Amino acid sequence: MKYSEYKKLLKDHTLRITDCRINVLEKFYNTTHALSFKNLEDALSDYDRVTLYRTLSSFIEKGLLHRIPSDDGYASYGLCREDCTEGGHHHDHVHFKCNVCGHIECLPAYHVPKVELPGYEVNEQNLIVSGVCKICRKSFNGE
Amino acid sequence: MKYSEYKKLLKDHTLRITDCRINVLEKFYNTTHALSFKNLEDALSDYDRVTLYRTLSSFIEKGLLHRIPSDDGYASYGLCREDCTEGGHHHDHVHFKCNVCGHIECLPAYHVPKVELPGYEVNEQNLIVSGVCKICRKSFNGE
DNA sequence: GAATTAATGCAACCAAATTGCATCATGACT
DNA sequence: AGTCATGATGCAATTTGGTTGCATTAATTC
Ligand SMILES: [Mn+2]
Ligand SMILES: [Mn+2]
Ligand SMILES: [Zn+2]
Ligand SMILES: [Zn+2]
Repeated sequence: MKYSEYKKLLKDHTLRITDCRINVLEKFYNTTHALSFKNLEDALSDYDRVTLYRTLSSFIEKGLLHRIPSDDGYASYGLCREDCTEGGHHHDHVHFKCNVCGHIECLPAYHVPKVELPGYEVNEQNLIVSGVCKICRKSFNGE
Repeated sequence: MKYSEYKKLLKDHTLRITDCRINVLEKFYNTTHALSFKNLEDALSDYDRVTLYRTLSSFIEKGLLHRIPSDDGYASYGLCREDCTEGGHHHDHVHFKCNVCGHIECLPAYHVPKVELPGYEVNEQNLIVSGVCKICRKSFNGE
């Protein structure tokens, strides 16, 4: 993806164009899995931790990223490829956590099946599946 | 539930019978929803934070409680009513988080639907549904 | 009841995340 | 381009949630 495209992406989400934000965006677009804060910090160590935290917050607020909670307490962040805006996020895809490589993936092709809970009002559903991812499985079997 | 029953419960899970543990158990059995650490700390302020943390850990390890991750990063803890032991937990029920009262409930009557992910090896599934719980809905409509 | 072993409380510690504030950069408007 | 208002950044300080070490106390076993 080209620099100007990242710029447009930021502009479209009413975010000022800065070095840090471009780099964070780039990192997300060049990674197939979701990123934890630690991942980001390691990859972009020339920016202050605080700045990275604030970048994540603003991206989430503006609908560029979504937070993916994990059972171990450490959240990851994934790109919103859907129509998320400042108004709110609209995700219903499955998240997968690999117990081998530790990566968390968004699976936009798989939607969370709607459960009916009589008496309750259901607003959102969040499904995290864990196991072994495609890549780790391959390197385990065939090599 | 009677004191002697809590004692038996602890004994059956190879845990020493102590004041703190009885009180924690009692608290869980007298609450319909899951409890966060904060909840516990507030309810049982005469015990040290460290002791409460360790009580939770040992209860989880011995299959008395299970940890329920939440999207906000703060876990809750729910009673294991199933056959969980030191060997491991076996849960496949849905968890519900009410956005009004903030409570998290275990819904043992509702099982997490199995999703098929070709190429992946699925070990565990974790579904958190959020919305408005039965109680909050009632007090909103009827009241 | 004495010995053994585990649980508790307190203080110290630690990592993750947040806040305040001065400085610097961006974008809007001449 | 130059000015200005506003937002972003970096650093230090602080807060928060949780853990560790260790001496004391309590529960089990015999
Ligand atoms: Mn996702
Ligand atoms: Mn549960
Ligand atoms: Zn993997
Ligand atoms: Zn409620």
